Amino acid sequence: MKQEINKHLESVATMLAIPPSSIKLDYPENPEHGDFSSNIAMANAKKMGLSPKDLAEKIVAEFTKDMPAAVESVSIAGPGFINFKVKDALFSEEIISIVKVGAEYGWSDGEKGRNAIFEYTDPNTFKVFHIGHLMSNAIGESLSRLDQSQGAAVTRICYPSDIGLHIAKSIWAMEKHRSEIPADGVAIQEKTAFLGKMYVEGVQAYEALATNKDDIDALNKVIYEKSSDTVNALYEKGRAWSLKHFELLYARLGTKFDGSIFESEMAPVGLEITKKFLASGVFVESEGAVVFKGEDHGLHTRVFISSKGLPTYEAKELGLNITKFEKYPATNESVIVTASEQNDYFKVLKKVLSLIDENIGTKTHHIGHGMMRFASGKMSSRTGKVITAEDLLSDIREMVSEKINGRGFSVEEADEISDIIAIGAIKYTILRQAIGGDVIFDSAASVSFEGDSGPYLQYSVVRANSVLDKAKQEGIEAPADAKVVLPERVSLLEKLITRFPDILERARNEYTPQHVANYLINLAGAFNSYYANNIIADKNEPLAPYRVALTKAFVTTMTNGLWVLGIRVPKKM
RNA sequence: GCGCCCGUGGUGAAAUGGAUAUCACAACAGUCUUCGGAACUGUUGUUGCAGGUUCGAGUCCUGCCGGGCGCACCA
Repeated sequence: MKQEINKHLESVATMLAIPPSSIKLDYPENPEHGDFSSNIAMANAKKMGLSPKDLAEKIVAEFTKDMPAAVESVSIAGPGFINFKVKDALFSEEIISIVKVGAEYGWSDGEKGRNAIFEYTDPNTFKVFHIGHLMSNAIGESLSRLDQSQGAAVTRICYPSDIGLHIAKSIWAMEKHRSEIPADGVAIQEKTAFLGKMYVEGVQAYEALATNKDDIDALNKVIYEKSSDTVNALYEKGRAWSLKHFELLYARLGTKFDGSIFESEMAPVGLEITKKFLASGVFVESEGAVVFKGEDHGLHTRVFISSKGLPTYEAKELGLNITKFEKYPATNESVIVTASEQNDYFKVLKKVLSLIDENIGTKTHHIGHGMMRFASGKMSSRTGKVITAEDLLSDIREMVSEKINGRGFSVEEADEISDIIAIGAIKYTILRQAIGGDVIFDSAASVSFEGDSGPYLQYSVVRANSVLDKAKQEGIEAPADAKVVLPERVSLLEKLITRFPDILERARNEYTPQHVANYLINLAGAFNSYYANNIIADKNEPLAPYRVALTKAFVTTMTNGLWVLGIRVPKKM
């Protein structure tokens, strides 16, 4: 129906010599203003030497000469908005067709032919997987699913850090605490917690004493060169522990990476590329290091090869982002999700990529997300002042368990439900706001179960499904076509459901999952309100089949929307 | 010091340059003999300051005040 109005408005505009490109159909914030509105008159009035109202009147006069079938009325309001009211029957007919479309509803092939790589989460071996990684994961997963929902081919990759000074710091401390290294049989969480502790100790030692610093720097070189068997053994052990732990977390969070590229693999690659382009002048030598002179481009200067001859993070990332295009040649967009503290750094990287390969440079995009904060300040894995993903998950699971206690779930059921709800609550808290902003995590208690929350959304679906079960028992079926009793007036619920494809398209174009989150909250509210005012599964109600269809359409829309956010829906809760 | 980002009710957030700034939490007042109360309905209360651009500014521009992040061998 939107297209129908849009098309007609376009031909009207052409007739009045208004550029059709200036047409924009919006959903008015206040539903009383109508189903669609356009600011075309206000935007063009001045150019045409008319007042906005006069122009609006001309447009409306022309528009109503041959009124599209979908439109009930057109009116002018406020400073010159043109508001369109769509016939209610169109909404209810569309609801029935959505039920037929089923699980596909909202998906489109508008981005078919796009091949996008998403790199996100990027945890560090030998360090804890903290809530910052959770944040990157939630955002990257959601962005990739948005692309997928619009028909793009998506490749998800992870770039775990398994080489570098931070690892030398951990191993240095491990050597000091050999007797405390966890045995093979202990839980993986305990092993990685031990690594985290070693890292903190290594950091403190590195900063405390110059001799420690020298030792750790030397150890770093040993690790790069794999020149000591005892060091290699510790390295392999710790690396394996971390990676195993990551796999478990990804599975819980619902991320399936298509591949991992390791920092250690990229070290020689980055080194080689940097040297090659040192020769061609992209990089220069300075104080014994190889650097990129960012100042020449209004950016920071960054070191790519250290004066000790080791590739820095910069060189390794360079290798990574070139390797991505070698491994996946069809790629036309490569998205990297990291914390926004790296924004300036990624501007440098993008510049270097452009200088090396224009094509790769233009196709690579960095998205910086905000940070997880405490009231007390920034979280830091260097000082051990972190909330680990594991801690947060178990705290919230605990709260969920208490809530569902006594509802007759088996231990396994309760376990699964708690996990789905806990993860939904965390992901929603991250995705409901703009990606660039910080998320304040005062305590686990800040993850709410009510109102503007993931569990509220999940609950609305569970409840709707429960109603559908009852309808089934009563023998009420959703109609196969629109030849049933339809409501005279349609509610906000119908109108919101039909907007879903538009919402997804916009959220994908702008990479703004919060638009989906925001929409879903309104949608859930509309359903809960509908539910409170209408009995859906009532055999004696002539509208019952339609209401069942509406409930089904709601379940599909909400489930698909939650999928985009990476949030699962439990069967019961 | 330079650069980038951000200041929205008591709190946390939303708002492709559009209409009366939206939502949740908290507070207060209600609803339900109901298909799941993690619900629904209502009340109170908000764009840091000063200019400018625009038919129209939370949004764009300038200055100020306040905060965050980044600026050479960490990632």
